[in-house]
Amino acid sequence: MKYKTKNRDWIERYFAAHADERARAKDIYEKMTADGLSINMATVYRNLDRLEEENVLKAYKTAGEDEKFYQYMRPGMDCGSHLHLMCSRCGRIIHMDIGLMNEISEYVINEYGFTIDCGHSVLAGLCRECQMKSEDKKGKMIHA
Amino acid sequence: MKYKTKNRDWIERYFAAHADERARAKDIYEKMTADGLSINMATVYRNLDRLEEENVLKAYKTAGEDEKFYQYMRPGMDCGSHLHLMCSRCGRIIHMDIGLMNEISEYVINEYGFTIDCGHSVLAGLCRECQMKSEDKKGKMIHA
DNA sequence: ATTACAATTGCAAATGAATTGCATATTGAC
DNA sequence: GTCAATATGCAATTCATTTGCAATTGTAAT
Repeated sequence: MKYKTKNRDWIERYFAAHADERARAKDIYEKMTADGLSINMATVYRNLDRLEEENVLKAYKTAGEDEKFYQYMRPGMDCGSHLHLMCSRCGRIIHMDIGLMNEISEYVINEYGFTIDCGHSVLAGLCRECQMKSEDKKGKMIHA
Repeated sequence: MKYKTKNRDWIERYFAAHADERARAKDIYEKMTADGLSINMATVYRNLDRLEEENVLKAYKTAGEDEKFYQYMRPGMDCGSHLHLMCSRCGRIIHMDIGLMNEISEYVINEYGFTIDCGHSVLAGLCRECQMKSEDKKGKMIHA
């Protein structure tokens, strides 16, 4: 049912080593090629799909961007019980353990009869690093 | 800079009249055609883009679905200060005024240095109606 | 209403991400 | 090694969306 291949292995190791970054099919293709591997886009797509099914990766799309993004899921990580922060600038996803989660869930159920599915819930915004970068820019602009 | 046209007018009125539903370009094309209007997909796309720019509509994409969805934004509605609930089944978006919002924002800033952008933040899950429907199904299955 | 020009539209062609069919190559169990 | 199952490359295809351009329509001034 499941062979171990050089390609899929490389891809999984790549994502594990860059656990807090996201990548597109194209990115993976380029990195593999740059790493001296010969691979085909179709294979990249097939392997990404596969790793997503196996819950090794998480995939998502956003309104502004045309391509699907993938990010590593730590083994055993339970995305069903915490919220996610996604940086609109760099795409990084932070898995947020939050004490408030129960309060939020209850509030939403009581007020709207809505049951939250944490695994697919994302709060968008700016991460610390990207925020600092944009503040740098502002600073420069003032002195320009 | 901005002419009023029958097409864009129809589209805006359609979304306003179905404020709690979402629709794709294809849906709009079909409804307009069914309504006796002759319109071209390119025009539908151009008008949807335009209405999105004007903040009449909000657009989004999700990982599982290939097409962009649009939903009406009530005029003057400030999506920058409340969270959004999106039903994974029917796509409906609920604008949720929540007292907890400040607490959540503060928590996330303090713990992660992350600044939430409410306008693009979506909690996924099941709305009351869709939940009842799936419970119906379960009931039927038990008695089947 | 006629003119004049900018904005809008239709049509067909182009783009670009993702998928698929099929022949060939690779994998792992024996 | 042999063999069946799985994975891959390649080329062709699909499908949503975009674009160039000529024709049409909307608006305001005459």
